[in-house]
Amino acid sequence: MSTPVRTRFAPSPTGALHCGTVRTALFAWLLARQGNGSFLLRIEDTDQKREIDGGTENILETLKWLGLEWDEGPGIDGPHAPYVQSQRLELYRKYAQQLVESGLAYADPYSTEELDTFRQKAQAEKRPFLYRNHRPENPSKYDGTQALRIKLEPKSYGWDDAVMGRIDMGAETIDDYIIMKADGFPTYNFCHIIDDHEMGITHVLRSQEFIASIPKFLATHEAFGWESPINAIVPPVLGAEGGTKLSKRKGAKPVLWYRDQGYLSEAIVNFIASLGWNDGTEQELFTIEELVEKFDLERVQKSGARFDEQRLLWMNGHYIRQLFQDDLYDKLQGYWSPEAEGYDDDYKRQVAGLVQERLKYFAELPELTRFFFEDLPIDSELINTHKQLKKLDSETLAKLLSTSREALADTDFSVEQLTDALNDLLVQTEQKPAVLYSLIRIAVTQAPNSPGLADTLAVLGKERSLERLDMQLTAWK
RNA sequence: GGCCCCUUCGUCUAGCGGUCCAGGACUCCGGGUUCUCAGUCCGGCAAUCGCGGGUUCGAAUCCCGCAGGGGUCACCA
Repeated sequence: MSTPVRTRFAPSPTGALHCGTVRTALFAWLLARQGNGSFLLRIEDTDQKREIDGGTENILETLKWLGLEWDEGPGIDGPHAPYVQSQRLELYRKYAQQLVESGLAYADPYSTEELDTFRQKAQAEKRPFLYRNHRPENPSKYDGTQALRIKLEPKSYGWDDAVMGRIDMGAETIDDYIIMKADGFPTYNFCHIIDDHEMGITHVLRSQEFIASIPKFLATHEAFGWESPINAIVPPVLGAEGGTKLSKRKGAKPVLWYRDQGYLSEAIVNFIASLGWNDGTEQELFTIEELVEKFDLERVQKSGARFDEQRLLWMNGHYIRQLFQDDLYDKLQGYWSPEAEGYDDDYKRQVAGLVQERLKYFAELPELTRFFFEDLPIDSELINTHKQLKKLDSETLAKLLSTSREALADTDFSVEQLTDALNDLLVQTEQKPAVLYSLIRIAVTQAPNSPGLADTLAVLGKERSLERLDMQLTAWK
C-alpha cells in the first residue's frame, strides 16, 4: 500500500482566477480524487501589497463552481489549520530561526539600492549575478527586521519530474535567496516548502515558470533534512495568439466571467483538461468522473497549449444540448430579456426547448428569443434582401400570405396540424418551401432566423401568430 | 547573456523503429435533413512531422548539431 496522495492548490489572492491557473488546480484535484487522496486549498497571501479585495472569495467561489471541492482548507479546516499563510507566520518564523541557529541563514546587510548596484555591475560585466559572492563576513544578528537569507552551497540538483522527466540543473542556478522579508513575512519560495512539508503533500504541481526555482526548493528541503515531494511541472496555457502564457495582463478572462456568460462548469472542466492532456484515445468529451478515472500525469503534454475559444464554444454547446429540459430551464434563470419576465413559466419553458440546440452560451438567449416576447416592427429589408422573395411583388406576396393566414386559422395550432396545413399550402399555392415558409416565417417573427416554422407558430400561439400575419398584410395595403 | 524547457494540419492533439506518402477533434468549405439560423448526418481542404546531419534494411519515432519559441535569473507568487 502506497501512502495516499495529497495534493494542493495554493493560489495568491491577487486577482480573479483564470483558466490557466485553474487547470493546475484541476490536475491536482484529479490526482487526489483517483484514490483515497486529499486535495488541499491553501491561500498564499504573504505579499500584502499585491493582495486585492475579494481575492480569496473569488478563489473559493471559482473552485466551488467548478466542483473542485477541497478536503482541507478555508471553511473546512482540518489537522493543519489554518490554511491561510498570513495566519501561519509563527510557524515560518520558527523554522527561519532554526536555520539561523544552525548557521544556515543570515541577515542581509544590504539595501535594495546596494543590491541593484551589484546586479547592474554583474550585468555590465556579462556575468551572472550571484548573491553569494557578496555574502557578509560577519552578518549582524537577525532580529526580525532585516531580510533573512538562506545559505545554500553551490551544487547541482536534479529530479525526476512527473511530467517533464529527468531534469538536472547546474550549481549556477543555486544562490542564497531571501526567506523572510524585512516586513516579517516569509517569501513564497520559503513558506510554501514548509507548508507542503507540514501538510504532508505528496505531489506538488507547479506551472512552468517555477521550473528554474526547483533546485532552490530541493536545496531548502535539504537544509531541513526533509525529503522532497514528487514535483510535477505543468506546461503553460497560452493566449489565443500563442506566444505568451495566459495572464490577466494579456486579457485572460476570469473563470467566473465564463460562468456569468452562461458556460457550463462541465464544459470548462472538460475543455481545460484537454489543454495539455488526453487519454491517448480519440475521445474528446469526458465527464468529470471519466477524467478522474483516466487522468495521468505521465500523459500531460510538455509543451504549451493555446486557449481556443472556438473549441470551448463547441464543447459548451454540446453540454447545453445534453441538459434535461428542466435543468436547462433552471440554469436559464437570469438570462431572459426584460420583456420575457412577464411571461409565465410554461411559455418560457417551451421557448427554451426550441432554442436549446441553438445556444452556445446562455447569454445569447435574449437575441435568440426576442420575437417570442415582443412584437418586432415590420422590417421590409428582410423580404427585400431575401434571395427568393425579393423577386416577387408585394401584391403577390400579400395574396400568398393571405391564403396562408386563412389556412392556418383553420387549425388548432398544434405542431401536427400546423405541419399538415403548411404542407397543404405548398401544394395549393404551388410554391417552394423556400418561398412560402420564408414568407410566413418573416411575417410572423420579423427576424432573420428562428427555430422551425411549425414549432415557432405553435409556441407563439394562434392569436398572436394571426395578429402578426395581419400586421404584415396591413403593411402592404 | 547564463541556465532550463518546448517544437506533428490554422488550433487542440494521436503517434513511443516498419501497420503513417501521418489518425481524430475544433474551425473552414461542399452536400443531405421539404424555409432561415443552429443542430445533426455524409463528404472535403489542411502537417514532406522546425532545419541539417547521423544510426538502421527501415525514423515523426533513437543520437548529435543548429534554428525558432517560451520560462527564469525580485525583500512577486
